Amino acid sequence: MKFDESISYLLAKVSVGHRKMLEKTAAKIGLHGGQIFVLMELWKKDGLRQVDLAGRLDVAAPTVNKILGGLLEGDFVTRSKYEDDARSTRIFLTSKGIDARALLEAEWDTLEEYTTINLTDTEILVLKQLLTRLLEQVEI
Amino acid sequence: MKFDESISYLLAKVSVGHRKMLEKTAAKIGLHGGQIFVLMELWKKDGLRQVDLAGRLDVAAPTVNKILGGLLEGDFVTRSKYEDDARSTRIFLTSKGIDARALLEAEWDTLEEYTTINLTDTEILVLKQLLTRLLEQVEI
DNA sequence: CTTTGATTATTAGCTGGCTAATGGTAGATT
DNA sequence: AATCTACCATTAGCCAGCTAATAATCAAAG
Repeated sequence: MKFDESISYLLAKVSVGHRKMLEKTAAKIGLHGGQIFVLMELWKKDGLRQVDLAGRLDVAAPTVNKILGGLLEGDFVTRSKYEDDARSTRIFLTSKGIDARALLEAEWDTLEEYTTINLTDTEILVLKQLLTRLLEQVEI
Repeated sequence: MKFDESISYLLAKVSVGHRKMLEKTAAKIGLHGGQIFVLMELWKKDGLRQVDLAGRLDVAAPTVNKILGGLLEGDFVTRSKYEDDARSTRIFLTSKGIDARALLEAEWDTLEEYTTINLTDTEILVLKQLLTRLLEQVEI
């Protein structure tokens, strides 16, 4: 059996390589890889609780908690008490956190172009559809 | 701009979800995720040096060093001095490390089937080709 | 030969994923 | 009202990736 011809193997290898590129992209605007995805959720909907972020990102609560520590320290977000439930905290973007979006958009385009430079427009479309289908499966 | 329609975004999300499945697969045979890929290289060619493993896996030397610590402790590999160069060590599979291959092959099939359950045979082929092309790009 | 530079393994410490365990709060049941 | 259960944030500690820095060794240049 050849492991390296399986989707699982290829996916794992591509992941590691692509993550390195993503980290470099994030570093250009003073962020780390994981912080990007938390900010993306806040750009969609500001003021989420940590448990909401964990749910939307499909990661564990301590992971969100740790990433938020960096974002707080970097002054990208603030943490407020949630009025209706003393257990929760709400996370809000600072102006720096809001401004980061435009910066990331530019860098993200560059990352995307580099990633897909070997693919035709049709292939990119097909790949997006296939990855979307994979995502549905692995998120269960 | 919508981040979540980009290849980079989809790839990152699929990676996290798939990695969780991969970790569970590894755990079934007493291994961790990263250890699997080191063993795969040794199954191809036993007795490699750490720097060779790092090169083939395309990861940093300290990563290999740390993973080998676990494999040594789990008695999957042994470490020997390299005769021709006192700086290097050679890594050899134990019988347990050799036997792990058959165990992983069975579990890997299950992982692969679960991962691709929503895809047709043709789609699997296309995805493999596209991932291979992506791999060539992200490994540069 | 000696010295300089490159290579190998290793350690320390960072991010980001995880599980397990705690403390505090909310809600439901009694 | 009291208790019990569920939920939220947090901490500690694990694995796997990374960079930077060190010690040891090899190789090559002088």
